[in-house]
Amino acid sequence: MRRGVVGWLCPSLSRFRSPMTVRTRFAPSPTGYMHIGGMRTALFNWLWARHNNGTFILRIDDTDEERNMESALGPILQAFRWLDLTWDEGPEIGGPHGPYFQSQRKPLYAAAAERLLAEGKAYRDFETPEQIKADREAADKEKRPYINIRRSLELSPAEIERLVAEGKPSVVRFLVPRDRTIAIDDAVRGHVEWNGALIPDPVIVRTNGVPLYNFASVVDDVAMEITHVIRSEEHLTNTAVQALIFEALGASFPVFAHLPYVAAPASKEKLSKRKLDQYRKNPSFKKMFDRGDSVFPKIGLGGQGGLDPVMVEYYEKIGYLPDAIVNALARLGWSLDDHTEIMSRQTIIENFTLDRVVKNPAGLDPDKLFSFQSHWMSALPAAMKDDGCIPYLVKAGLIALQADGTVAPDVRLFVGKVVAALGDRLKLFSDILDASYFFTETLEYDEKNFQKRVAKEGVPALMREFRARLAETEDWSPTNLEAVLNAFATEKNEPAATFIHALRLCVTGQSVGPGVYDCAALVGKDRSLARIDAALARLG
RNA sequence: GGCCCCAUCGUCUAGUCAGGCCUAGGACACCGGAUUUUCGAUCCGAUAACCGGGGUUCGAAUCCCCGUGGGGUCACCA
Repeated sequence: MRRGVVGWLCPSLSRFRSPMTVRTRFAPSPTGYMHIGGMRTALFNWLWARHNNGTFILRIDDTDEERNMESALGPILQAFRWLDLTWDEGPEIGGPHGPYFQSQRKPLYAAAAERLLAEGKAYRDFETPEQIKADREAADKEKRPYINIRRSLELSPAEIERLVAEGKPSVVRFLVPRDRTIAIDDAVRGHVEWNGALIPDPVIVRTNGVPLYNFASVVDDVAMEITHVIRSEEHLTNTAVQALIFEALGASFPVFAHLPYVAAPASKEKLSKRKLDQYRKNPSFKKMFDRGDSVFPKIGLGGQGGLDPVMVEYYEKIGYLPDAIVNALARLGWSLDDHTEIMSRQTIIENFTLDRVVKNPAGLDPDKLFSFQSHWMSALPAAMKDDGCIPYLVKAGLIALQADGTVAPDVRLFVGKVVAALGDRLKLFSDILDASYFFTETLEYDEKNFQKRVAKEGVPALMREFRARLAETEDWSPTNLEAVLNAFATEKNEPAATFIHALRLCVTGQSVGPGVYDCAALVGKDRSLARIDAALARLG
């Protein structure tokens, strides 16, 4: 079934296949955040649609509760916008198969349920929850698989009518054929089949008239002419029932493709928001949490800002690049070949096929994600780096916007110089905050290294002299500063490193960063001298 | 527990369908070295895997069977 073997073994088949365009969908429920694993599933749907010049649909699964949609759906749509995964039909833009909110499609589900009822493919079940529970327990006790006893099936039409008239609560159940097997040919898992005799009759419409996911989803997939149902593996078991519903509705199957779920780093367990506390202890995940702890408070998001690495929003807020996330997500459970890792969006679209989806779960690897980020950041044009960093500096109060909300040209120019000096050291946009010393006189000193490099025997005296030499220096360019420092070191018969390290600590407060001459040049002569004074003053 | 899925370096994976080109390739991480005023970047190098057992075959990571392990799912959630 893999590699589209069927297609070329039976070329005649393709003549009967309508030239229907590929239509995929992602159907999130409005939970208030976008799960990174869900995003991977959405991405694969999007990729498959784009690869085939097809249509990608966003459909909102809000059958369950109609809470404040605005705040619950907003972050999800934002995640799609941020990653630039455009949808062709769905919220905000509509489309020919709308509405795209399940809460607005209730008449469609009701009609479909009525039809199944009328055709005897579903039945009204008056069984009480207590009775069902008792049946289940009895089955458990006898160690036999539970399936519905279907007492309500004995009822005559007249009795059913009476019970409904009396207002007796009931649900609609799909009547699972127990005399056959159900089989699908999954695009990633191959042939999978189930024994109908083992499947309980699923509720398709609740007592309150609201349809259930399994049912609504199929009704919508049929109505929206979905050709490929690409979703996470945890739905594989559901597929038996859904396939049956497709049949009952007189529709042909879409192609099913069950992706392995995204697992927690270095594990085979599904990545879950409920296990966040556990993840904090995970060494590779810990780095991400730590980064959030350090960055979010600085940009006005208290603590973790309600964000964590399970959410797509976390990566946006901490300054990842959409291309890096897309690249990393695409490589999670899919590969192009035996060596290609770095892929542009276009490359991925061109090469993405379902038959190269891996079958076993893939653990999210924060290290690898970060390495993709490093690559894409280094490939980003300078002006775009500046654009990405500026919001962080603004939010952290390190630069101010003008009254019209724009950045003053000289500020922008300076930011550009800092970003250039940082070079490859800037991996995330938020990394600009590690270079706050270019923007404020309130330095944070790395005490340990300050003691080691500045407060060391003999160094303060040398630095006082060096400070005087610097004060006489007119040409404050990095090259000249280097020449001055080297000459002075030779004069004093000291290694240049003594002055290099001490100067860095004095001017930036830190022991790491861009070249020390670049730092001094960026800080400027007056401020550099003042900082040396301040540092020496700290020695008391 | 029933049903279903899965199983290659620490991690992501190539190779499995069409058995030999695999003394198993790549990437990330880790470790070592070079370079560098720091960090980073870069370059070089090293360590590291076919879950186990039976078959089939001249030959098995690849096919078959049986185990084992991991995971998913068993709602009037999605």
